[in-house]
Amino acid sequence: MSTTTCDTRGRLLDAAERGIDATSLRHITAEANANLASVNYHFGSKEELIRKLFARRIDPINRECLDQLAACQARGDTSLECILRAFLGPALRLRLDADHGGEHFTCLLGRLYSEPTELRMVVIDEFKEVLARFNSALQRVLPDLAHEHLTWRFFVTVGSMAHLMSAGDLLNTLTQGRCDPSDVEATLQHLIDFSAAGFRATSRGDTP
Amino acid sequence: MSTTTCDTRGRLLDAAERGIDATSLRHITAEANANLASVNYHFGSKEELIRKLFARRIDPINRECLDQLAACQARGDTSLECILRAFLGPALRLRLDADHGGEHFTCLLGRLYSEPTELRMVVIDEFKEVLARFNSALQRVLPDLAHEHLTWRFFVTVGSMAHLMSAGDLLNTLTQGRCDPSDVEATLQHLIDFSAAGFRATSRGDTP
DNA sequence: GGTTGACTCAAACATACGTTTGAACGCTAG
DNA sequence: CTAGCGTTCAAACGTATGTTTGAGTCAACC
Repeated sequence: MSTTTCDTRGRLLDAAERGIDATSLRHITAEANANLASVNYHFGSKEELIRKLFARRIDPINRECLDQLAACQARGDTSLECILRAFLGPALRLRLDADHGGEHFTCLLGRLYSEPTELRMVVIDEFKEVLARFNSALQRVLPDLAHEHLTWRFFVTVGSMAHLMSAGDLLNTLTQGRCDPSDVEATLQHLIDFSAAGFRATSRGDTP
Repeated sequence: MSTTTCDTRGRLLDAAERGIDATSLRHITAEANANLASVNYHFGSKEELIRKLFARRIDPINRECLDQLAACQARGDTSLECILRAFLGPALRLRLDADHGGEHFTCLLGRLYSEPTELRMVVIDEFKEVLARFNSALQRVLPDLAHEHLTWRFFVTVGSMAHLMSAGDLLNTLTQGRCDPSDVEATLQHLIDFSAAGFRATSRGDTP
């Protein structure tokens, strides 16, 4: 491991993130103006490069989510909407972080998430704790909702968010621009409205 | 194109569908007890094999969706729930078609859906018409909901369904078995409850 | 019986991939 | 000056991929 700063390292991370369909080291290094061997020199392997990539991106998001959740509770706002905003907001904003290729990153995230590689579990593990925290926060706000039902609904909410993050561009093309997910606040509001109502629904399914 | 029947062709399709992480022709042909060259002989290319694979699976699903929608309208049931069931049911059942490796197929579907290959658009095109039909059916049932809002909410619903199809196993592992998506009817009811409430939500966002 | 056509097969082809190697560079400290 | 260290580089290695080739098999048909 190097203790000195090295901008090649950063360029590699940036290029890897931008790697839309080009996850190959040869494409990444070409775009980063770096040598093919530099990835293995700086990261040890391609997989470790991607791990570092995710840590760099997801850790701040997770922190932001938890901070916003704590802020809700600190200011005494225990509404469902506040929790949902804390959960959905940071991730959705990530997608719109165009300066840093946020859209490409969320696509990459979606790809790894649905690919049956070992990296899939890395992605999931990164989110696990946040999911658990929000699950109990939601439980506190919706004490009358059966535990099982709440988990189901949370999973559905995660799904719609994941879909929006990894395939949000589709919404734009399919609706010929009528619906534009690049307006984060509007998108967020749509998601919150929908999910909040979903969480509050009286379940017609099995009554535990 | 061959006019004679050939069971190798079918075996290849079956094996390709089961191909969890093994989408390579060598793995597929090995599992199908077929020769490596047989894919190119019967399908022309690997991509065409996958196209055929999807047609075989998705066409019946689409038909089933549209049939159920027509059945709703025929029997005069114009409830939101009926439409949602028609839309979500067939796809969810597909995942549970364990005899034919449904789960593997939905995983494959999710992978291609989030991968930036040409095949992605093939998958989407397969669904396009169904999406449009259900969009207008929903519009008819929810005449007071602004067009844009409806499209947003439909997209969110599609997202939660896609997530459940391609990553439903996660729900099982993350909840240590408390939530089991292999019970199609219960899953369907959860999704319908949630989405129906979401569609009926009074939007706090921009009022057009 | 010989020919045609659908089908199978082993082998090779051309790329692409992640990784490793060993020599070179540039700098700073002794 | 030189020795060491972090870094870059071109080249190769081994393996995997999709595709093509050409010989081979078998049954049906004239």
